[in-house]
Amino acid sequence: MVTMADVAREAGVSVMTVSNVINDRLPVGEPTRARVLAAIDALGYEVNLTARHLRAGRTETVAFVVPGFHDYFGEVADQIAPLIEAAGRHLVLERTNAVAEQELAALSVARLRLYDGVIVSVAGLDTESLAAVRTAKPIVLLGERDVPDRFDHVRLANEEGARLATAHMIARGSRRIIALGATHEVGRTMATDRRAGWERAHREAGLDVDQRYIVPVTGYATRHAHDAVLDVIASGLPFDGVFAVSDAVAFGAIAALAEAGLRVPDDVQVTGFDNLDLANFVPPGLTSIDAGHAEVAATTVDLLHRRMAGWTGPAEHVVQPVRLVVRGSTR
Amino acid sequence: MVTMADVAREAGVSVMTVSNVINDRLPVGEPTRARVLAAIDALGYEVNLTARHLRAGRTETVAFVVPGFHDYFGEVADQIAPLIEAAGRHLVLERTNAVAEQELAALSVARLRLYDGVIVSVAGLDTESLAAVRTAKPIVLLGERDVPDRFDHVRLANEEGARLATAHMIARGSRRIIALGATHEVGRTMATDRRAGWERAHREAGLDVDQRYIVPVTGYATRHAHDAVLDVIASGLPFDGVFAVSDAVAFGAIAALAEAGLRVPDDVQVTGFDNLDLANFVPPGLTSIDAGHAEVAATTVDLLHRRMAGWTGPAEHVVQPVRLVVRGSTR
DNA sequence: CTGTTAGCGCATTCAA
DNA sequence: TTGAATGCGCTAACAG
Repeated sequence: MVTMADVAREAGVSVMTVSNVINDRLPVGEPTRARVLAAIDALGYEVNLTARHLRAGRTETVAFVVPGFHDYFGEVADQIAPLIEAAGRHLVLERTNAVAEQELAALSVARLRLYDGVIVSVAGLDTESLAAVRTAKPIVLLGERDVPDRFDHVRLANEEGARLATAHMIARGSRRIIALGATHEVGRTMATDRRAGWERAHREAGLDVDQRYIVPVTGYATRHAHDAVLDVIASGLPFDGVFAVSDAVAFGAIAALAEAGLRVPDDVQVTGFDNLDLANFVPPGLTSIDAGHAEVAATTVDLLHRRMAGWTGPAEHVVQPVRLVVRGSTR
Repeated sequence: MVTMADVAREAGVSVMTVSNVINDRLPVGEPTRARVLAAIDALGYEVNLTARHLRAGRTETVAFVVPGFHDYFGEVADQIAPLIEAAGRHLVLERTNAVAEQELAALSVARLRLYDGVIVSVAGLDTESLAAVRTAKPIVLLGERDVPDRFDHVRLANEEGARLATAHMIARGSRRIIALGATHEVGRTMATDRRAGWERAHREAGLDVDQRYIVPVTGYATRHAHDAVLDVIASGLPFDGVFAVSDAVAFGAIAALAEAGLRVPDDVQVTGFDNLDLANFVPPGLTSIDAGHAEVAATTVDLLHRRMAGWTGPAEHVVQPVRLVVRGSTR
């Protein structure tokens, strides 16, 4: 392990001069600089980032803490990465598996200290646990749960999106619309907010809200969505629309409908939420609510950068507007 | 920033005693331990991981360096994460955007030192650049490019997979099969290996290999695959099968075929490669080559763990076997 | 322009 | 069982 001291010895200078050459801090005489660079090259020296971090108190690294690496969060992360890099920092992803303890661990003082800033996509933690997090580290929360006021937070217009999608299917003739992936539970989560929008669309259209049409999906997994729709079909409950709380859930519905011989959108209209890239390509094209990944990423990173720059104003709670993108799965 | 020294002062003991309590290293008397724990609690002390890393020379962290966070790599990462965590370490993801310079930077001595081990999915680096990487850090390469012998490496049976998929479509009656996402280039990459399998299936069936049926796809993106297939249709080149080099590419083909009014599999059979979760759910179900994510992850992590445990034997080059998973997109 | 001193927070080594 | 000294590798502040 070659250190600065080795380089200094090789170049016949002091350690500080090596440091100054590497960091362009204080001016260094040209011949000295050349000797140092030659020594660095000869020894293959590279800085020890851990030591630099300890000394500097900064890591020039931002963490994005996600429930899982794939699907939605992977797409968002790919949007966030270039924005972080544009500011000269690194982005790393950590995974919590949507487990509250792991999310809490990621927000521990110890782990936070490894980063200059953290973006957390909260999936498992409730407001009280979050409120107990004590740190001055710049943090921005991203996600659909309620969070304590003092955190910067970016969420989507969940209820409005669900209302848009559902109203669109009602306008196009659907009358019995399943809320796939929604929940009977109370509280404020992605699933409750989107159920509320589904309900509101019904009320605004003067239609009854039938609780039997709320069909939960374990873990919002495509496979479970698929199975749930087949179960509904088998149960005989009549339906002519599916409002899926996410595109991944919608894909499961589309597959199940195809297997059951039901045509989309002629027999059953389907809408999703997230507007994943694949929504364009899964036949007949998935009508979806566009959450504007790029805008969400930009808003989130802006808030974080502001905090990292020392901004101490009150926390912001941004609700990202959404829009309906109509494709072949609705009429 | 509360440090061990603060805790020591509060508890009226030395810094070393605090360290011993925290790390369970040397035995500490029960009353002393209680005082220390009380002080830790009172002050809200948490260890400074950066300092620990510098002192210990280990970080208990493994990095998985990927071209991008979404799709295939996100799915693989989700498989790798629990295996790393089972060994008591953290996994973090870093992204290179498939750019050679960024991959090289990720393999620099400086960045490597932040981790106890690194898994790299090489996309942009050629063999020579990799050969120049000088480090004793445990590294396992994951991916379809050729790599220098001295690196542990896990790759898929690309040619065999492509041969299986193509031969399957030939056996089911296809005679003009597009190699979508393949390349005319030479060298050894994912695209050339899979093209070779496509060619071999033709030769083994006594069919001509027509170079016009090699259709590259920019960045293996679904959108570009979609556009490329529409271009082929517009060109009038007749075809009755599509061997897509990845599932993402295959999804683009399926969408394009649907738009053009061609039926899958009746008019055109389609196969993919990767067997993504969604291959089950994109109607009519995508026949694909199963790369065994879980097995690939297990193999890769095994190699890495062995290196991290100090194994210094010769590098292993594992070719992960593949199998054909038949679904509705082929007859 | 270059070198010396000091210390970031922790844990290994040795002494008490 | 506990404490003191020491240094991991680097850089801020100051001295020369």
